[in-house]
Formats: sequence, structure tokens, C-alpha cells
Amino acid sequence: MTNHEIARRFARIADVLEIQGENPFKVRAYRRAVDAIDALTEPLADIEARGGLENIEGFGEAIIGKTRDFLRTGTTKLYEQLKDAVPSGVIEMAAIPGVGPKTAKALWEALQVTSPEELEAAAREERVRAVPGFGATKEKNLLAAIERSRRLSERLPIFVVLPYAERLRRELLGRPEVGRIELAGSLRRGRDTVGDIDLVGISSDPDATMEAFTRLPGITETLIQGPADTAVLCDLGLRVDLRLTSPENFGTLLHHFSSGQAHNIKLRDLADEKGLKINEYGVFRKETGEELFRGEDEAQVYEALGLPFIPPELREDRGEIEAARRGKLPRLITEADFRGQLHCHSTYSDGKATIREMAQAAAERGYAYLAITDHSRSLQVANGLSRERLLAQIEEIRALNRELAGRITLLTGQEVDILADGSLDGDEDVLAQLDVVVGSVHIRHREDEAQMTARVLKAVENPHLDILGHPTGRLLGKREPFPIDIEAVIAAAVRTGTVLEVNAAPERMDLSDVYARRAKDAGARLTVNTDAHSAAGLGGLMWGLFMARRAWLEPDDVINTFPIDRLRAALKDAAARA
DNA sequence: GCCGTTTTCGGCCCGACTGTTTTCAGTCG
Repeated sequence: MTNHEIARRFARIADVLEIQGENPFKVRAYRRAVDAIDALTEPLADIEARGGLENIEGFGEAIIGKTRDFLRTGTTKLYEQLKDAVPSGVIEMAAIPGVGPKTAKALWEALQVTSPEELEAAAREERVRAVPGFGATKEKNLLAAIERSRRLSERLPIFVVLPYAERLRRELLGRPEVGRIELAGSLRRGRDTVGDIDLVGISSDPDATMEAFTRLPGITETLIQGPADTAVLCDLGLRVDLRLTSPENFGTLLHHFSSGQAHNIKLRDLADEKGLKINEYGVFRKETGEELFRGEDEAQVYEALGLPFIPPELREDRGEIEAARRGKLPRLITEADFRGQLHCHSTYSDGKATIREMAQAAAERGYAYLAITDHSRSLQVANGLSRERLLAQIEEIRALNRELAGRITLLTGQEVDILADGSLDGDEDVLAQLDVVVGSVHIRHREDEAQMTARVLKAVENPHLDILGHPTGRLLGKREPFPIDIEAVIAAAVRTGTVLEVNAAPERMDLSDVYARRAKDAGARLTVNTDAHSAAGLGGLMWGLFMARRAWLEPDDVINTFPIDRLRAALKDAAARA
């Protein structure tokens, strides 16, 4: 069984147990197991084969046993007992925002409704209000919740949501009583997709700010409204939460709503050990209730616990608190660390700027080098370069380098298609001349995992390939990653010295955070590039930086932070070792 | 069900908002 299949079965167990009213901590244990599996890149079968299940956090005796059952037999006793104990439709009912497990169970038992559709019909027929604990208002709200759930979006790519959230932020900042508004939640943590928008702020008149918030352009509905917490629906189909407080309490509020839930839970556990209590209004001594600090600086939360500051991107409970305690937090890469980029396009293929314009833009950004990597000959839709045009481009770049000497160094290169058989779309003698060869899959994504893995592995083994570009081919919101054994690709990259790209194009963000972290842990080197098709495009590193920082990458892990001599050595190294 | 520099048993983050069973349970983040 795949990790995904096992995770879905544990999730099913959690859903059923929750509706049955089981111990909520047991339910949480199964949900934690689901999250832990989702964060893995290695198949559970492989982990089991090397005896590693015990090391997965949240995996205890019972869950390890059930995981082994799933791997060996495809099921386990508890799953067989539970899978039909609660109708799927009742689980769907419970999953509707605002409904929940207790409500779903009560209405299932009282009215025998077993799906959102049946529940909707019962509410329309005013049968819900007769159930003990329910009334006409709840019945009306239930109908609204069901209708709303059909309009709700799934998670959306961050590049869609971030500009929208910034617009809401600016509108709120325009009000006189508002002192500060910041983006929090998964937007601030830089997740590739976002399920809601979290805003936190300071207001001297929260009621007025909240009222105005519910009337902002694009806000379609108010879900809850209070002076500290108001939630609305926006026309992206996402929930937007605004939390307000005073300047004294803003630091802890910002911290709380910028961190993943699991991070907060673990942090509060740690506080408990130290005789402290954390909530979104402060850090307090448990005994005396004394408040340890006030103010707008969220770093004080960590100081109070004797920890170094943990950047938002790391706050996912993926080992950051343990690393902080040991003083082993990474020095996360920043935009200022970059000395150049190794993957961009010019008017030679499908870019909008000439090589000279790209060079000037890169120099203005303070870069020491820029590799021009236009598309290869077979990618005709992108005006891929023939052998002759590529040779001409190399000449042009050499001439430009003489002219630009002292300002910036252009590197010759190409983004070469990885063809269906895994060979590179170029002539060996030309590839050997280039400073940087990026290899990418652009055609035939739909091969099966074995074919795609063999194809990419062959390219990685190719001595001319320096960088594997956008390794999984995903397009956020449009196309899933193609099926590939990423573990095998990473291992081959480590062995051959091939550099793995974190492509920063907003719709790609590829490698993802999880895979990039895995690559780093396995000893691979990485590069972060905008894949710019215009001069302005070179400014779009932030999307890749979100992934890189969430992957714990440090400047030393990313070769385009190196000075040019070290960079050249790293690339030569790749060719020599392969 | 998980977990342990007080513990192998007895805890498990914490608070806002809502509707109603009027003192709190349910839901959410």
C-alpha cells in the first residue's frame, strides 16, 4: 500500500472514532499519524524494511502495528470493524464547516439522515428544529452551512491568495483607528497552497474595524463577528479571519496565528514544563499569573522559553523546536544571499527581454552572474534553439562578457529537454561547451512512475547535466506532479553531484518544501531560480524562497549563493564525478 | 493512542464565538 492509502485509512479511523464519541486524544493520535505520513517522502514500506517505523514521531505501538498490518495485508482489524460503522455521508456531514462530529451524529441518530443532501432536505422540511438541542436558528444556519460548503474553494495556490490578502491588508490599514495589520497563518509560513486567510492587527476601536472588515469589497458573507475575532467569506471562496488586539498583546497574537497548530501545542507543552502558560495574549507564570512581557515583538515568546527565534516558515512541528533547544536551528537562506541565477530565458527562445536586458537587470539586482538557459531545439512551441542558433548565442554572450566585464558575468547555458528516452535534447560537443546545463521534462508527463523515474535517472546520470529543473513538473492548481520515485532521483543526484532545482515560478514552486528538505537531508545540493522570462521576472525569487526556507535550506545548500569561482567548481564537479 | 530530565499512569494548548439544553457544549483555528 502507498503512504497515501495508509494515511487515508488512518484518517477514516479517526473520523469514525470521533463521530462515535471516542476519547478525543485517541482521535488526535490518529490524525497526528496522518500528518506524519503526509510529511514523509520515503515509502512506509521502505521505512519498515529498515526498521524505522519507531522513529516516526507520533507512531507508537498501536499505530506501528496497524501500519505493519496495512503494509502486509492491506487492512487491519480495527479498520475492518470501523469502516462501515458510520456511513460515508455522515462523515461528509461532519466535515461541513460549522457542523462537526457531534452535530452529525445527533442528527443521524434522531432523523436517520445519512448524507448532506438528506440533511438539507430535513432542514428544509423543518424537522431539525424538533431535535433536542436544536432550534429554528440552528436549522437555518445548518442550511446556510450546507449551501456555503458547495461554494467553498479547496486550498488555492499561494500566488493567487497572497496578492488578494495584501489588498485586504491595505484596505484595513487605510482606517484611522487601525495601527497595524499583518498576514499570518499559512500565508506567512509560505505554504504552497492556502486554505484560508489569517490577518492579525491592532485597532483602537475593534468594533468599528470589524464592522468595516465585513463590508470590504470582495467579502460576500459574515461567518462570525466579535471584537477579537471576526470571520468572513471572500469571493475567492476562502474564509478570512481577522483578529484584533492592543499593542501590548500584539506580539503573542501574531505569534499564535502565524504558527502551525502542532507547533503551538508543542510550545505550550514546553511552557508547561517550565511553569509557564502561553496563550495568544501573553506568556504567564502559572503560579502567580505574572505576565513576562508586553509588546509587539513575537520573538519574546521564544525568549521567555529560553529558545532562539524560530522563523514562521519552520513552525510546522517538523523538528524545529527540538533543533532550537539544541541550538541547531538552520540559518535560513534569504534573498540577500543570492549572487546570481542559473535558469532564465531570453528572446532567443520564449523570453521577452534580450540577453543584454537580462544582464542589466541582473546587475541592477546586485548579481555577480547570470546563466542564460534558453529552450532546446525540440521544444518548438517555445522557439527552442537549433544548434546553429545556440552556437550564435554562445558567441553573443562571450562578446557581451567582454563589454560587461567588471559589472556582471554571463554564463552560457541551456534548458535542455529531457527526451522520452532520457537523453538530452542537444549535441554532446555543444553541451560540453556550456557553463550550465539545466535538464527539464516538458513533454510526455503522463508516463507511469517506472518509465518517468528511469527517464529522469538517465538524465541525472548524464555527465553534461548540471541541474535538474523543476523536478516534479507540478503546476499548482492545474497539474499534479508527475509520478516519479523522488527518493531514487535524490539518491542519484547525490551520487552524481547533480544539483536539484527549486524552481521559483509561482505556479511551480518545484521542488516542494518536503522534497527539498529530503534532498538536503540526503546530502544533495540545490539551486533556487526564477526561471524568468522577462527582466522583471528575475525579481520573483520569493516563491522559491518560501519552499527553500520551509525546507530548512541554508546558503551553503544553494549553489547560486556561491561566489563565481566556487560556483564554477561546483558545476565542473558535477561533470567530473558523473 | 502517545508519552516521560518529576511520571510506565494520568495527563494531553487555549481561547473566541454561537445558540440555547440558560451555564455550557460544540466548533473552529
